[in-house]
Amino acid sequence: MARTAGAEQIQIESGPLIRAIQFEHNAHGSSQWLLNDSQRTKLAQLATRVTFPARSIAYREDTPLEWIFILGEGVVKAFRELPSGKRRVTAFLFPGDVFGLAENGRYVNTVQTVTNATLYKIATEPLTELLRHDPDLQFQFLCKVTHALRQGQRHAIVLARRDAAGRLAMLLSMLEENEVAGSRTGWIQLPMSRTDLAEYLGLSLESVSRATNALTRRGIVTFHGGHAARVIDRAAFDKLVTAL
Amino acid sequence: MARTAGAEQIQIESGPLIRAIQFEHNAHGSSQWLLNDSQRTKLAQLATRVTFPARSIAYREDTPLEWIFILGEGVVKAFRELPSGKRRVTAFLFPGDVFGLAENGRYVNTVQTVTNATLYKIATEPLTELLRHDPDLQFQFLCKVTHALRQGQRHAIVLARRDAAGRLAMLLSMLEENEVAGSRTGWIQLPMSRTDLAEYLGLSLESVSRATNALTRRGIVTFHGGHAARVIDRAAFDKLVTAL
DNA sequence: CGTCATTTTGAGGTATTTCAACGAAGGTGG
DNA sequence: CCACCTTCGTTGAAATACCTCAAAATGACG
Repeated sequence: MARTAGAEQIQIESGPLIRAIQFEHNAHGSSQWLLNDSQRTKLAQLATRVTFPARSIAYREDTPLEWIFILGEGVVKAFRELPSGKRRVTAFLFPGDVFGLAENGRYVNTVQTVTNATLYKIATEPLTELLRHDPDLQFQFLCKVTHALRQGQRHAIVLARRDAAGRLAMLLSMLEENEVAGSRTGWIQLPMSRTDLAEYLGLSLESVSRATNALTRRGIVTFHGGHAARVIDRAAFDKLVTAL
Repeated sequence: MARTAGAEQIQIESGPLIRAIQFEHNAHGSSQWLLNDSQRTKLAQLATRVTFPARSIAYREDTPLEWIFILGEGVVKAFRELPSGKRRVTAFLFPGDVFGLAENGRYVNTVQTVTNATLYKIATEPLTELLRHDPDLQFQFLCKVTHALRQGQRHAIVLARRDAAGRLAMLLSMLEENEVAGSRTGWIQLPMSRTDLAEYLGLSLESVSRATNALTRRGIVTFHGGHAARVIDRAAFDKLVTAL
């Protein structure tokens, strides 16, 4: 993939953005995209913009902390390898998400791109240094991580459900919320594979298949090409999502 | 309960502490108790120390953000009320844990004390103000929330397990790690009720009962009085915990 | 157009849930 | 001090939903 001048021009962004929600109440709508120009510039100066093809590993769990990442474009997944060899996807990450915040100098999850992705990587040292000198910027990170914590809790609620169709519906609902930022096509993009879904939902691959089937059969959702879904019966969908 | 001078003297602490783990590698052992004296003092100046009897509600989900809390002593649980009326415990919180970080000005969980508890409450405004002026202190919060995020991910892994005994064993293992700070009695304290355990593990109350039974019958763990447990067969226990 | 990977479908096994009833524990009032 | 009541925890049996194993079908890609 040769990098053409034209391709560069398409790049409207001038640096990393972070997406989250503030602690305190913001005026209606409350732009969920954090970072002002100054902060973006400072981050951009530290960051290296890298592009990965789908299925690339950004880093592996238990390896030494090196970079902290901000996702620019594309979708990635964070997962853990279990002793049995099975995988548990702990989160799907979207543009504006931060990852690579390690613990005791080691990454906790493995992160792999789901689609082609561009991400900003920043060496740990300079970033923590910057955060210590720019409290407002750091506060954006604090909001971001807190938001990620909420997402994790929602994930836990999904996993505690007993019915596969309900779990899938909740995931679709969460993905749909992400969509809102973009064009309102009514379609929910599903860039990840069925296996990825299964590992996120804590189901077997077959159960995911049967769940999509059930949703289709009941006329609630349609799937197209395996990587897009659309809610047909909104009432039934919402009922299923909140039926827990 | 009259407050005697003697009782006050028992209070060794001079203010709130936070417990977490740093991003980067620390020298061995790395005291997981954050905050230096200066930071504690500043927090203490903003904080109000309050004591609650067991089963008190600190705040309810969806109510307006008011205080942010740091747990001093005791155990509390955070949970969400589901449409069906069921509850999902999202976390058990221990001394040094922070809670009340809301989203868009509203609390996300309900928090209720499990035991008698003393906690430090800090008005949101002054705290965020302090954080914006003390980046190092804020960094401790950032580490703390990140650590909470990891806990949440472990919780998700627990929930994705299929066997009740294994889930319970993982929870016991996590509680045991918390214990280490205190006296090495070999006992794992279980201040929460069976119902609390069930709501955390995503199991029915009956299944928790059967799971404790299974662990006892298999000679892996013994339970005493319902609020304490001890690992008898460490090898089998570890095997069960990591058998996923 | 053939090959490999992914997804779907089928049938039986297993673990948890649910419903119901019993037992234990703690607190209250007579 | 004891009876009563309410909450919590335990035990049993049937039903449900997912998992596993196996094989066919679909789709992607060179």
